[in-house]
Amino acid sequence: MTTNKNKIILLEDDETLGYLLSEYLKMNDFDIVWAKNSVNCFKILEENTFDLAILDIMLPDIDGFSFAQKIKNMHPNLPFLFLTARSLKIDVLKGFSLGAVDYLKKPIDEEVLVVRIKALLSRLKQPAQSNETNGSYKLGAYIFNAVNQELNFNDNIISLTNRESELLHYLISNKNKLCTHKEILNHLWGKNDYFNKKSLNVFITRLRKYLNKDVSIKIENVHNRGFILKSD
Amino acid sequence: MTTNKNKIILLEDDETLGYLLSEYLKMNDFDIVWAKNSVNCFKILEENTFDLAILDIMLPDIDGFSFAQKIKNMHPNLPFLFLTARSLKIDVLKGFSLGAVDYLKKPIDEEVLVVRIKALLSRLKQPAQSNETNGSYKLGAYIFNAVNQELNFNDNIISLTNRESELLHYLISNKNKLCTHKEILNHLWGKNDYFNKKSLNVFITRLRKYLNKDVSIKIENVHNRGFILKSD
DNA sequence: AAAAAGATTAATGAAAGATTAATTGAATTA
DNA sequence: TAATTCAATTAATCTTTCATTAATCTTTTT
Repeated sequence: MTTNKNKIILLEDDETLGYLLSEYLKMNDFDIVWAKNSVNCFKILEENTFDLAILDIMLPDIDGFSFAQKIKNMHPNLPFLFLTARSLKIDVLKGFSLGAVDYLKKPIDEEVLVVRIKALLSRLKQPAQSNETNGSYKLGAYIFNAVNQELNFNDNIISLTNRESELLHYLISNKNKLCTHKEILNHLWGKNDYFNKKSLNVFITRLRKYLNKDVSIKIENVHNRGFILKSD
Repeated sequence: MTTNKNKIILLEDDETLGYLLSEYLKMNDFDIVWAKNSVNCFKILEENTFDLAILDIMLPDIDGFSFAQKIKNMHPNLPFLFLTARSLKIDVLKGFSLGAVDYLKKPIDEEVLVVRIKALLSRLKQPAQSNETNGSYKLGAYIFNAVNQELNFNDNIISLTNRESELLHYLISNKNKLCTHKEILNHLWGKNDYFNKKSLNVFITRLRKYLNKDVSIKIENVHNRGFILKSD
C-alpha cells in the first residue's frame, strides 16, 4: 500500500463512457482500474483489492446481477454501486437487496458521481478510525471532543466543565476569527451584561491555562471587541 | 424497554405523506417517530437516540440544509437521508457534502425506500459490534452478558437486576461516549423527571460497585450532562 | 497619569451527585 | 390470605462541583 488514494474498479464496456469516467475520477484523486468486460474484471479482482466497485449492469456478455452475486461471494466486504440505463423498479430493488451501496441511472453526472463516491467512502472508512474524528476538533497538539467535553493532549485527558466546553467549542468553530463579547455572551449566556462579561474573563483564563502546553495556540484579546482563538 | 427494532425519526410536514410513510415503515418493522416540524424534531432528538433520520428538506419553517448541519453537530454519528421534491444538482451535491447517506426524490416509492433503508442500516450496523458477540461484551477484565444479565469476573458471576443490566447495556454500547441524562432516562424509563434521575443515580452507584475490581473501568459523571463509561 | 478594560487568583454557596438506608409494591410461597 | 422475598423507588444525608462573585493586579487607551 504505497498510495493512500482510494482504489476503485470500474466495469464499463462502453469505450467512450468508460474513458470519460475513469479520466474524470482520476482527476478527482481516485486510483481507477477500468475493466472493459466481466472476464477481465474478474481476473483483476482475483489479484487485487479495491475500496469500491462501480458496475455497469447492462453489459452484453453477462447478466449484471449474477455477476454482482459472484463478486459478493469473492469479496464479501467490497462495496459496489450500480450504473444502469435501466430504471425498472424491480432492478433497483434487486440491486439493493444484493447489497449495493448505491444505484445511479444513466446518463451519469460525473460531479454527482464523485460526490456520492466520496460520501460513500468516507462513511465506509469510519469504523477504522472509530468516532474520534467525528464531533471532535484538532487544535494544535490538542484534540477537543465537544461531546464528551474533553481536551486530549498526548492522551492526557482534561475534563472540561459545561461553560469551559461551550466556550471552547464556540471559539474553535470560529478559529482565527474575532468573536465579539456580545456574540459570545449571547451565545453562551443568552444575555450580555457586566457580570457575565466578568465571568467570561474567568473562563478565558481557564482555557488559556489548559491550552498553554502548545505555544502555537493563543487566545488573544482585542481590546473592547472580543477574543480570537489563534492556531495553525 | 429495549427493542431490537431500528429506530428512525421522520421529519415530514405533509400530513398525508408523513402518515403513509410512517405507517408503511412501521409495517416493515421499524420503530418510527414522526416529527411534523423541525422544532419538534429537534426536541425529540435532544432526548432520544436513533439509528437513522429521514428528513424532508423542503419544510416551510426552516432551511433543510442548515437544519441538517445542526443535527450533525448534535449527533455526529446519526446517519440521515434526504427526501426532496427539488432535484437541482446543487442541492444533491450540498446534501452529500453534508454527509447525507442518501438522497431520494419525491414521489417516493415506499418499497424502494424500505429496501434502501434496510441496505443502509445493515451496512451501518456492522462496525457497531466491535467487541460484542452474541449479546456479550468484553469490558476490561469483565464480561457482560446482556441476555443473561450477568457480569463475569474471573468466572465469578454477578447476576444483575433488570435495571442494572439495561443501564450497563446502554452505557457499554456507548462506551467512551457521553450518555446524557435525558437519553438514558428516555431509553430506560421512557420519561425524564426528577425522581427517575434520582433512581438513575442509585443504579450508577451499584454499577460502580460491581465494576470496582478493575480500576481501569470508570463511570465518570459530566456535571449537568450525564455519564461516560470509560474503558480500554 | 487617570480611567477603563482585562487578567488572574481566590472565596462562596447553591445545585448536583454519591451513598446508604428506608419504603413500597408486586410476585412468590406457605 | 398472610408471610416472605426481591427489586425499584424514594428518602435522608453527606460530599463535590462549578458558575459566579469578589478582590487585586496588569495592561491598554486617551
